[in-house]
Amino acid sequence: MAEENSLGSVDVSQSPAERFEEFLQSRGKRMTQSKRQLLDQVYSCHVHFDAESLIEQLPASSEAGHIGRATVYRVLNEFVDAGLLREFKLDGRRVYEHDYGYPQHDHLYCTQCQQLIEFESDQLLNLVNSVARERRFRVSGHRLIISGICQTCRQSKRRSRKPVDMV
Amino acid sequence: MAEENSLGSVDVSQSPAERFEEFLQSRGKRMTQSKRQLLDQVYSCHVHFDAESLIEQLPASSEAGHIGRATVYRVLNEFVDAGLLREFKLDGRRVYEHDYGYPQHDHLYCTQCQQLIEFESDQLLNLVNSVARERRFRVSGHRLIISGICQTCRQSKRRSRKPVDMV
DNA sequence: ATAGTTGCAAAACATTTGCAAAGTT
DNA sequence: AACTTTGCAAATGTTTTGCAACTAT
Repeated sequence: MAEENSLGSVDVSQSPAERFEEFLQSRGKRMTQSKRQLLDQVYSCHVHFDAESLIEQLPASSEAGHIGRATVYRVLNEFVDAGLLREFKLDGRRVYEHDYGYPQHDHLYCTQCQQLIEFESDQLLNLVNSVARERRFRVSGHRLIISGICQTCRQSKRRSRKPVDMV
Repeated sequence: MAEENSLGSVDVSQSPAERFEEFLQSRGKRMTQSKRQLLDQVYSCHVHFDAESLIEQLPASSEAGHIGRATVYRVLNEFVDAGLLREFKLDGRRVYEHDYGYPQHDHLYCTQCQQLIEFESDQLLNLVNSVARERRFRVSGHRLIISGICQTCRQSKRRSRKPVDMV
């Protein structure tokens, strides 16, 4: 659950890196090589990922400038706090996706190929707000995951064809 | 994710215990003291709970007929397979609720008092189906959690009054 | 210099598993 | 008797933490 972040005016023209710098400054935290490298990696492509897959993508542990597992977890949390990433649980682990600059959306989850498919629905937002209003509940966020089998997997029924990996 | 269970005709007039017996038989599994005891405990009251809180409610480990932690986990999975309980993740752990005989519903989750508030919405079901239809996705289930602050917590703002426990 | 940051290994959690003993049918 | 179930302890997988060394400001 992303916590509220009060960085003052929300300048949508900022790049994720700029926004992150601003976040760090506002908290007296520091920009480092590790954070820069992880930021690049994370923004290199718009996909869902977990800590482990991010670690795999990094230069091998033997190389110079190696980033430790704990650091990856620590920095990911920082990204979430900064509003750069959105995090949610899927099966056992935490999955991350771009938040900053991306429209709020929900997911279809294929239980066969583990793929997450995004969708946006204003109707859902209205529904969430109206349910909350009825209960006098102050909404900070919501998460809808529709699980089932995606079109690709349905078509390739028992042809054991393995669809695109979630990464 | 509850798996499909093919017990043939769904006789809604069965009690959870009867349904469970039928499930066990259909799978060549056995009814035992532990399972009976856990079934009673679980149906003693309609609340959300996790494995740990269920374990706490059981007779102390020193007493006779003590049920081990592993057994609780094993039997809870069996209840889910039998369609008695529905399971979902919340924060770090698995939370269970009655499924059999209870209408499908979703939740509001108060991040302050950890309370789960149930709500039903046909509109949501329609939305889920229509999104899935568009993507040619076969839905097996969905999970919507709206998080925020419940009415009680909002009212008792900083009076540090601790609302009802989730147990 | 003064904090925040890092990697490592160990700890913390929630859940599962191997196994021999005990219970059910 | 045949096979499932149990409790225990150990293993698992993911994420966190303690700490001394390191680094950005």
